[in-house]
Amino acid sequence: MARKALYSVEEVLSNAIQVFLEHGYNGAVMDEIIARTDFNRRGFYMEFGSKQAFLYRVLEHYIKTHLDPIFVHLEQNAGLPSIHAFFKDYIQLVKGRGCLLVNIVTEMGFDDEPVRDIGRHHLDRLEIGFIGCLEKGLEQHQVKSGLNIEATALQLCNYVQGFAVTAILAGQTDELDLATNALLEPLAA
Amino acid sequence: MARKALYSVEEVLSNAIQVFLEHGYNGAVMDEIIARTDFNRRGFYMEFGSKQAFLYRVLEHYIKTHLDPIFVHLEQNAGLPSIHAFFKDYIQLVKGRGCLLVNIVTEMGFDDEPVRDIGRHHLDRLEIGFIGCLEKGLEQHQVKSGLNIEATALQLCNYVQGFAVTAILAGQTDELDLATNALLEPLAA
DNA sequence: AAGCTCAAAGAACAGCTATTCTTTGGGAAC
DNA sequence: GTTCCCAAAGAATAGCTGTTCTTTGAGCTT
Repeated sequence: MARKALYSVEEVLSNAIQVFLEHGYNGAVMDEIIARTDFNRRGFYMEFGSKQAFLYRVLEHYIKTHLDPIFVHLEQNAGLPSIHAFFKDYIQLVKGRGCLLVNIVTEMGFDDEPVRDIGRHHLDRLEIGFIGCLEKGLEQHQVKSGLNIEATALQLCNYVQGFAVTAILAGQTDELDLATNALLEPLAA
Repeated sequence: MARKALYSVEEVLSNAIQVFLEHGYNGAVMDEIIARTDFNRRGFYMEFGSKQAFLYRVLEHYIKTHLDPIFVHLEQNAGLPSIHAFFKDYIQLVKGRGCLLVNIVTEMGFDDEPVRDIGRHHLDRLEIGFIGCLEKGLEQHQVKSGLNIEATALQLCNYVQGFAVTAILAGQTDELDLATNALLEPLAA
């Protein structure tokens, strides 16, 4: 039999995240993608078919490996501490880099419906997660009583998108960490 | 003497905004830019020099014609109503389209220092504007007394960036208008 | 009206980019 | 050890993209 493939799809996708983060979709050229993913052209097109199909796979992988583990905080629903933990990890993720999903949505969302759908789904999930945590926080008297949960969840969703943009501008400063504290403190009971 | 140029630089820049909003910088091709700006190639390169130099001009024009008139609300500093007016106009601007400045920052910010500088400047201006309005609002008892001004301004800045992203996903719905009300209401006295 | 200058239109070009094809050689199976 | 299959590497290709060049003719000046 023939030799086995040496590359790991997982690893290729992980390496590609960084390239798309740096240059966006249209700015990332195949030569760099091939080089930095430690892949080879033939294998690339056999595995993924096209640059665009590849992007969708990278996005899916980014969500699974980078965003999902952060969402877990919200989904395990421990009230306000979950929200704090979520933001702490999210900021760590986007600091000096931005968020791949947000970057791709702003670059291609107008033209690309699948990308818009993924973005919307992510936003819905975020909102639901926050609502759950705020309800729990209210139950357990962690958050100010009388808090408008729907409006607050919306507010937190906006912080997330806003951080994704600010993270690119703020570089490696801890501007965002300070902001989180300032933003979440008013919620506490 | 020779005939005079027929095109108006102002108009070319205005038309280009739409093209960059739809496809981003790298996704916008010269053929479409030339066609939709009602310009001609030779004139284009005489006037602007290159696609990249053109982008900076378009960005500058976008800020002057689209963002500045909205910032005026904050700078005339009439307290809370100024903030409301700001968001009303901003949402009108970005609805279904997004914000060119935010889109360009997320697409090219990592690679392009001038773009990052413009983005940072815009963010600073926004924060200063909000702080001014909140101070005035506090003076005039329009906003809740004891409000943490710095933190609230930060919060409002995040709403702005967040809206720019959400606007692409929300399309033409009035989701954002409803969100504004929910977000600003808690500030009122 | 005639001549001249430069804007408009778009053809041409050079370099780049996504994709495909060719060659090479590593290693599994016997 | 030999054979053979397929992965790796990268050369080749076709089409696209930013930029420049050529041609044409509109309108200002006299």
